[in-house]
Amino acid sequence: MTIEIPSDASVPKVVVSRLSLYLRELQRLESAGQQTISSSQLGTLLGFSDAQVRKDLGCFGQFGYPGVGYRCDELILAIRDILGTNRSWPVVMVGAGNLGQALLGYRGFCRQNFSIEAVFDSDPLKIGQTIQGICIQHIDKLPEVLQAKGIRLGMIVVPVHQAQTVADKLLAAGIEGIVNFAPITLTLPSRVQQVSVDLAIELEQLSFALTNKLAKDLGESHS
Amino acid sequence: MTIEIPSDASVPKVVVSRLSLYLRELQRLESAGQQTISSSQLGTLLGFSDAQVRKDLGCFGQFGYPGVGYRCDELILAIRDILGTNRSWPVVMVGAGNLGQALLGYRGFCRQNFSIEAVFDSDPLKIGQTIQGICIQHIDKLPEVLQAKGIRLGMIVVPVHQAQTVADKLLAAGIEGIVNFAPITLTLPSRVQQVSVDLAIELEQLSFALTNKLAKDLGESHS
DNA sequence: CGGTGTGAAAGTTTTCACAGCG
DNA sequence: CGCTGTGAAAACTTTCACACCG
Repeated sequence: MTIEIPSDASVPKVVVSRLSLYLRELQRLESAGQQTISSSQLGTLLGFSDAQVRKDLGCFGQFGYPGVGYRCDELILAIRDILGTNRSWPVVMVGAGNLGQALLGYRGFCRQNFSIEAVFDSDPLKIGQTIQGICIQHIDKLPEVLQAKGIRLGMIVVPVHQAQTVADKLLAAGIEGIVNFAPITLTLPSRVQQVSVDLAIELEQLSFALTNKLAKDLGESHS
Repeated sequence: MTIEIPSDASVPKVVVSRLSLYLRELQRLESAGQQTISSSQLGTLLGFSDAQVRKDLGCFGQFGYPGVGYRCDELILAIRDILGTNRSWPVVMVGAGNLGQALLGYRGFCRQNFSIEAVFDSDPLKIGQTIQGICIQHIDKLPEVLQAKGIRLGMIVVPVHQAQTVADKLLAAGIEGIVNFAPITLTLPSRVQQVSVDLAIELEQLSFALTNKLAKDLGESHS
């Protein structure tokens, strides 16, 4: 059960995103007491084919037992190793408005070893306030805090007109990955990873589907 | 400049998601005063090729002027028509915790004609409270409110262990599309569209990239 | 000239189907 | 037998390259 990460960029992004879904489901199954699972069971739960599950895992090594399936505990550890979440990741958040404060309070992503270790804002009224045990600092302190705490990941939770400016500051401070909640595509060098969350875009995907009646009522399934 | 929506399911999901990005960028450009744009300009801003932009739009008709490009105002209207956001979409939200309240306050998705028209919770202490001008109702009222207000879209913002139960109730009330903020893949009939937002999964995509050093510092670009 | 629209080619991802294993 | 791992085939998506247009 060795994990091989291909050194070339041969793993499609979409495989990595499914890996996250496999992990989430496996953790649920394991805490429900399930010990092993087959590729077809896991695929059915998530709306994928059995072959897809096996091919995806096959990118990184051999984890299964013929005739049995996969051991949940082993596979969880293996996927966490692949995703890099067996170590902990301190994260910085910029923007302490409504949404930022809610995300601070929402401890759901701690389950995967991410924790918000510093919060910044540019509003003088907010600086010095403590929320969820974390003191809001002025954004000019970004470089030294990132350095001191070894933080490589950041979240942008500021209004859209400030987002690119904040991104530039994170960049200058040496950030390596950004989750952007502002509705704008950031211009960043390709060495900095970017993922984006935009509720309007999610809703648009739904309104397109409903408007154009793509749904084909075929009974139980997933998207 | 007629819009043709293929009646078969011939438009890939990924095309629709890029359409949303085109729209977002076009709206930004237009409000900055830009009148026309070429496929290569738009592509460069978002990290796509010019051919991809043209092919994507080509799924729905002909919108450009050879030698000129696209007129921002026309293309915005056309894409909104395709996505279905020239009409307004009332949305229901289930779960009035931290995150739910923050989303209620965050008016960013109003820009695309979505508005939260009703909020439900199961906590007796919350029912009857008014937040952002909307009164929180008991979840048992779901069917009648959906019916009365013609609501087809819902957002699930409850803790993970309640999410599937809530999804079942939305389903029973006749919902057609769900944005799910809980970290679980919902089991739903395929006629109901589902999109999912999970911060831990977004962060995992970044930690994978950093762990496996996929970035290849090639100067300005996008993901 | 600068740009669109679009078939055809190239590249990528998914599915199939089956050998092999415990 | 039940299930994995994996080449080969099929399906799908992106890129290329060029006719055509104003």
